[in-house]
Amino acid sequence: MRTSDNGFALDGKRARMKAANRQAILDAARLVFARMGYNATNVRDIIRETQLAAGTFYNYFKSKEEVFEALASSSAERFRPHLKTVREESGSFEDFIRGAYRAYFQFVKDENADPVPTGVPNVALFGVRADTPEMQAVFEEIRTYIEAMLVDVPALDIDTEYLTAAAIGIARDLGDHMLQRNPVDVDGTTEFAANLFLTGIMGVLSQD
Amino acid sequence: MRTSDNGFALDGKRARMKAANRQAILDAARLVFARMGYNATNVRDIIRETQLAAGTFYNYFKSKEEVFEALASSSAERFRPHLKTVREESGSFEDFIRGAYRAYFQFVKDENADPVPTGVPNVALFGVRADTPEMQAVFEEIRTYIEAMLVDVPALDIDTEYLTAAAIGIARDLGDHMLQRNPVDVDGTTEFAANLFLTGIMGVLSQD
DNA sequence: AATAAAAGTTGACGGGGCGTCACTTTTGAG
DNA sequence: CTCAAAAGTGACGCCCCGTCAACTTTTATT
Repeated sequence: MRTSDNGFALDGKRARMKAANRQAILDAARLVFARMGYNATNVRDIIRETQLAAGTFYNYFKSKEEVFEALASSSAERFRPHLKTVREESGSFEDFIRGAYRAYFQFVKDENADPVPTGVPNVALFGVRADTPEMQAVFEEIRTYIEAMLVDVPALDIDTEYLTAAAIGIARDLGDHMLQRNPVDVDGTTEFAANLFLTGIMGVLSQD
Repeated sequence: MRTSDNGFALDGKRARMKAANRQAILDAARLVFARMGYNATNVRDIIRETQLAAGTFYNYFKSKEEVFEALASSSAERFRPHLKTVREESGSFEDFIRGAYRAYFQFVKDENADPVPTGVPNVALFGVRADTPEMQAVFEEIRTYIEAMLVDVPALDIDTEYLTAAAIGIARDLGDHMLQRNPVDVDGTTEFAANLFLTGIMGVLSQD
């Protein structure tokens, strides 16, 4: 039997079923959350959407909250590569900010477009905001990128935590409002956010 | 017995007790939400903190969600007068934005400083964001103020919904981060937010 | 002051979701 | 083929929910 370095099975039927069951629960949760709202959903509603028994749910997650966090973390994890690409392909700070906003708004649009199409979990906003370690990691990553790119600028003591928080605050609320419109305009929203932030940054750079 | 024009008692013991009980439940909820977190709290936890019986809770609220919304609405309602004052005392658009941010950050600081001191309910952030009609009213009010103040500016077709959303997004996330710091710096956060937004607005004014 | 209607409070109760666990089934190593 | 370990199952006991019939307090009337 093939095993990894630390001895765990990688490809037995056991392992395949485990992954499939976990994914089935995540898909079911995403569907049911979308259908009846996060608060109204209970664990039985989720498991009923799968072929599994009630008890089996607890072999994979402790509660519906933990499923939600898994979905949120998954969202964050899937967003990070986009952010990385943007950074690598950015020739300037302006490029980076514009690209990051575009990536975010496009991501939000994609995640909210479909009712479970690909088996890929989604989260964004059912009115609930998660604050998982993965989410914090995204925050720190953006902050690090911003700090690295501002090395060139002779900004004495710019508050990069606040700057990152503001960038994300703009993204969050504009993202919410973007989704309320028809059609959903990723380009327009990106331009708005990037112009506001990039111009605005001049105002905080010149602070004593 | 003294009655109002439409015949309802205004000052009997009945009416006084009703108001007091409602307030007792709100205070208890605020305390318990703060102590054990919104999600972990249940209706019995709240009512146990008062002198009332379980059934009485339901004479006042349908659920803990409704109590939370009442707290959130109350927050929004108590914030509006501050906003109104800021507007009336503002000589310019810049004054208004700066004043509004200061009012908001001061409000957030005050609301989060104390564990139920004055009997005045509080909400802000237990990680949960409410979106009540009162919250939307605040959004619309800010948008109206911004529109009114931008009449002077020859801005062709500025998107005031997005502009308001961005202003609020900045306030929300900076407010969260402000509270994490010690000491909580209302002035510094106000300067940061106002400078960012007021400078940034130039960037979106010049859009085609 | 007596009385009755109205308003409000109470806690016990039925219903249902929660998480567990003893039992069964499936898997895979020898 | 044999057997131990892993995973699945669903019935069970527990706790929370929202209701309601009985009870207490307030108010209005005479």
